[in-house]
Amino acid sequence: MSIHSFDLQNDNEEICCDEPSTHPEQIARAKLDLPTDVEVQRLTEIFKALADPTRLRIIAALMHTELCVDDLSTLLGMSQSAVSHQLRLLRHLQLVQFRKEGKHSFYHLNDDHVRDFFQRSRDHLNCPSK
Amino acid sequence: MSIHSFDLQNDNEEICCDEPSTHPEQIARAKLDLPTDVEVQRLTEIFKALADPTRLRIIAALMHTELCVDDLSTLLGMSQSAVSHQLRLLRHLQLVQFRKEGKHSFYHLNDDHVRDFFQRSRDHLNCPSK
DNA sequence: TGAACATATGAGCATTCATTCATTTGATTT
DNA sequence: AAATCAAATGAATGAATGCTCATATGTTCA
Repeated sequence: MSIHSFDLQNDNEEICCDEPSTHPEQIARAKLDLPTDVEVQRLTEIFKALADPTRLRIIAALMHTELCVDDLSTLLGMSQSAVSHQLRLLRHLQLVQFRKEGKHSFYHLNDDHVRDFFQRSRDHLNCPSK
Repeated sequence: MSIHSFDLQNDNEEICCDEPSTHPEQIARAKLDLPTDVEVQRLTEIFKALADPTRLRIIAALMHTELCVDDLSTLLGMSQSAVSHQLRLLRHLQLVQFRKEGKHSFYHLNDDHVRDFFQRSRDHLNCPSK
């Protein structure tokens, strides 16, 4: 938790003499940019949301249009209940919103950040050199 | 599964007459850009890898330096076994690699794609307007 | 008001998953 | 060879999770 020396001169993986069972310089280097607990929680929360096929496909489906629950249910071939449960989760994470119109709830992405983030991720993982 | 008309003229959310219980035009629009099953699997696989705090922190720790298992264990305050199990998972997903040097296994990120993807994600979720 | 429809939600269940514990493997050192 | 150290791994366990089923809520329409 507390700070060690910022001695980073030993830049390569070579060990000079007898290491004390770990590698403090490298640990110190790694520690410099470690995300805080809060950041870790936010990141994993978002990644967790996209780590499930149903939720990921919901986000993907909402990229270019809004859809009601039944539309999503039809499109994804999942039960209304399953979709609704996942939508609630995405709502609470503020990844989607909805507006009511009569009997229908029309869901759409929360904002362009969500859209951008998903599109970037998709592009990145689809890029040919990977 | 088969194709409906690509009639996208009705661009807003307004409904013209009697909808047949769902909204086929919007479903058709959404369907155009839906990821394939293979893509869904690849995406969720990667997101799942980053959806766990331990694994996410491992990736973060390896952003700027390589580390051995014991270093990671110390740095993250997790048992050697827990870290080792997660490293195996990350290895199989080709997010990290390792080289042996004596008794130590030094782990590092698999390639710059991993580094870039994580950095971008982190930047995006940290951007002030979000 | 009553029926049908769209959605939301609680409980239950089966599966997945992250950790621990015990043990094994492999390398170095004496 | 024996002891020690670093890492890997299998089994077990408890927690989290995603779905189904049944039901509730709320809206429209006859």
